[in-house]
Amino acid sequence: MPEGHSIHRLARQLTDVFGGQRVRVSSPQGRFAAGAELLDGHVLTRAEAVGKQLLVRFDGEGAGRTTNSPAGGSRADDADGHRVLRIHLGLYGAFSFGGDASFVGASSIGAPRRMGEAENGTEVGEDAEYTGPPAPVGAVRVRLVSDHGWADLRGPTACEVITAEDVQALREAAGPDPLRQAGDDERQDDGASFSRLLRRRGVACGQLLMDQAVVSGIGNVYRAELLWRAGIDPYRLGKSITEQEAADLWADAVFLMHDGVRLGRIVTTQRDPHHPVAREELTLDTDAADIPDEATRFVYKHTGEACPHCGTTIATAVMAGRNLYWCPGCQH
DNA sequence: TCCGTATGAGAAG
DNA sequence: TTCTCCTACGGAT
Repeated sequence: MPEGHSIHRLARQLTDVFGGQRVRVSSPQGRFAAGAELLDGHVLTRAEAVGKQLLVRFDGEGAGRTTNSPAGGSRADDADGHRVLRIHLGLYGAFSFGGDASFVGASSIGAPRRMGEAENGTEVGEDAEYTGPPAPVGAVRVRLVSDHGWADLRGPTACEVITAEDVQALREAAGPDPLRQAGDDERQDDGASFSRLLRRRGVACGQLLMDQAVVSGIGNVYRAELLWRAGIDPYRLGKSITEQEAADLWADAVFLMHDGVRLGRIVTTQRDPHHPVAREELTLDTDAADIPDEATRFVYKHTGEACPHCGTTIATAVMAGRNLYWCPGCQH
C-alpha cells in the first residue's frame, strides 16, 4: 500500500534485479494474458517511477515475437520499438520477490525483512536452493522471471502496456515530485511549481496535497503528517497558504519522502537538520530503523490520543473519501 | 465464513 | 458525494 516512496524503491529494485535481462512475462491469474504476451521474452531495460505510477520499460527486440499486435488497434511499442508496462498499485497492489543469492544481492532493498516489519511490495526472499519460481499463490496478475529470480504482482489498480504518447501524457499530467530532484536525468522539480499549483485554488489544502496533479507521490499518511509538522489546518484553502508555508511544506516533503525511500517505510518523526519544521522540538534525531510502527507518525491513525504538541485530542474526519487525521488545537 | 480495513483513483450522479 | 474496482489478512461470528 504505497505512497510515492514505495514506487521509487520498486522502480530501483526492478531495475537492479531485472535490468538488462531477458524476462519471461506471464499472467498466472489470466487477467493480463494479452499484455504479458506482448512483453514476454523481451529485455527489461529499466523501471521508473512517475509519481505513484510505475513504468517498466522493455526493449523492442523480442524472442522472435511479432512486433505488430493488431489486437486493440494501437501499437504498444514506441518509435524505438520499446514497450512500456504501466503499473499503478492502488490501495493494495503489491510485489513480492524471490530468487537465488545473486538475485537478492543485486537488490538495493536487500535481505528479507522480519514479518510484520515489511512494507508491502518491497520484501525480497532468498530461496536457499533456487530452482525456479514457486507455484503462484493467490491472484498473481503478472509474474516476471529471469534466470536468477522472480517477481509477482498482485492486486494493482492499473496494469497495461502503453504507448509512447501515453507515457508523455502521464508525465505532463503529473505534478512536481519531491523525489525527483537535481541529479535525476528527468526534469528537475522544485517548490515553485508546487507553490503555484497549491496556492491558486479555493480547495482545502488537505485535499490538494492528495491531488497528484498538484504534487506527485503524496498519499494519506504524508498528507496528514506534513500538515501536522507544519502546523497547518487541513481545511484551510490552498489560496490561503502563504508562499513561505508552501516552500516549507515542499522542503519537508522532500526530506520525509527521501527518508521513506531510504528506510522502506514512512517515518515522519525525523528531524531535518536543514529545514527545521514548526514542531522542531518534537522531532527525533534517531536513525529510525527500529522504531515501532505506532511511533513512526504523529497523527496518522492516532485518533483520540493527545496531540504531542498541544495535548488536544487528535481528530479524524473523512475528506474527499479518505480518512483525515489532524489536531484541531494547534493546526491553524 | 463473513466482515472490515487498507499508504488509490476514476466514473457516475 | 457515492460507488466501484483491485486483494490479502485478521478478527468476529
